[in-house]
Amino acid sequence: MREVMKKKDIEVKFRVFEDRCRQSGLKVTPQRVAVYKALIGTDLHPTAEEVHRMVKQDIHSISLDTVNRTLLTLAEIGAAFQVEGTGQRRRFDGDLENHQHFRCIKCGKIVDFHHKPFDNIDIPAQLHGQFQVMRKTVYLEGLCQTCSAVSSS
Amino acid sequence: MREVMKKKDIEVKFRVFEDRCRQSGLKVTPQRVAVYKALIGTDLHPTAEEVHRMVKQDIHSISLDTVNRTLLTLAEIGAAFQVEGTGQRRRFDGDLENHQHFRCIKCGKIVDFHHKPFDNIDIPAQLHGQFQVMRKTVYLEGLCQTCSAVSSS
DNA sequence: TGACAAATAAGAGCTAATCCTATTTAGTAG
DNA sequence: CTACTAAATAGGATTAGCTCTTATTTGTCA
Repeated sequence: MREVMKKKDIEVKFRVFEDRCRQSGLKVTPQRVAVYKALIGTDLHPTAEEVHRMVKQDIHSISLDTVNRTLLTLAEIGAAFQVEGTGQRRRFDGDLENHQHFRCIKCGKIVDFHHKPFDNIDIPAQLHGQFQVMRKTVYLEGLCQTCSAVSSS
Repeated sequence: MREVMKKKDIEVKFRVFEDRCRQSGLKVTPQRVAVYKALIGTDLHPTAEEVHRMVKQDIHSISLDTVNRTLLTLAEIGAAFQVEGTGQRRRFDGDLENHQHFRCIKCGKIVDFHHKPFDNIDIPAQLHGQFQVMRKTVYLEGLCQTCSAVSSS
């Protein structure tokens, strides 16, 4: 559904990002910018290693540790999200728009899906005092078509 | 809301579990049973290591690997769930009843909450062919009270 | 009761993530 | 433009959670 972002859009988002960094007292380093741009330029829920591979094309010397640290930082300032799921390997998502996830409990695959009614669910009033909610996701688990076929045979 | 399960309830669930194992062609070993009972007897989303510690009281020689393997198996046959979340450490949940999770993006804490309307959300029709949905969770991310206070100071 | 596939224990091995430290750099004030 | 300082980075070492391997044990079913 969502197309991979165009260069121009990335530039626009970048200014917002830059502001957000300075507000949080974070330096706008080339590494940080490169990681951010790489992340919002894909919709594949990349791992740190995958982002590292992408970013290396621009900044040859960037370390995996920096990418990891930066991705966590982005998640902390709300410029990206960790994808909820499996637990083996951390995956990130630069798409801040509403979308939902399905995860297969057998093969671990995570699939995006969109469903308008889910975009507008209301946070229960009881939570208002307790939490500052920045993201709502409907998370479904079960068997994908492939695994479903295998396990019933 | 949910009280930790009483011994009698655990015994009832255990019979269901036993059947489910045999149906899946799995042996009902003491280790498997102990892990299962430990998991449904708590609501703390334990890690494999935590379950291991609990189970060791009954079966002194049980290995961490067995606990890990068993927990994954339980999740595979639908007798338990992996808690969606963080990505560092795998956590499990033996509570198959409807409940939702909030996760703090700063400290990683996962908190259960209950909200009736979320228990009855409908799976979008578009997914019916693609996935066999076994669990629906509304997953909220943001800042908990503690972290919210710290970051605004 | 015997046979066999499945499960287990124990430890080795693997891999993602984190830590450590010397060096570099963005932001800022002069 | 220059100098300063705290923050960020590179690179390698370390850690920790999880998985694999192998020999042994144990449910299950005939």
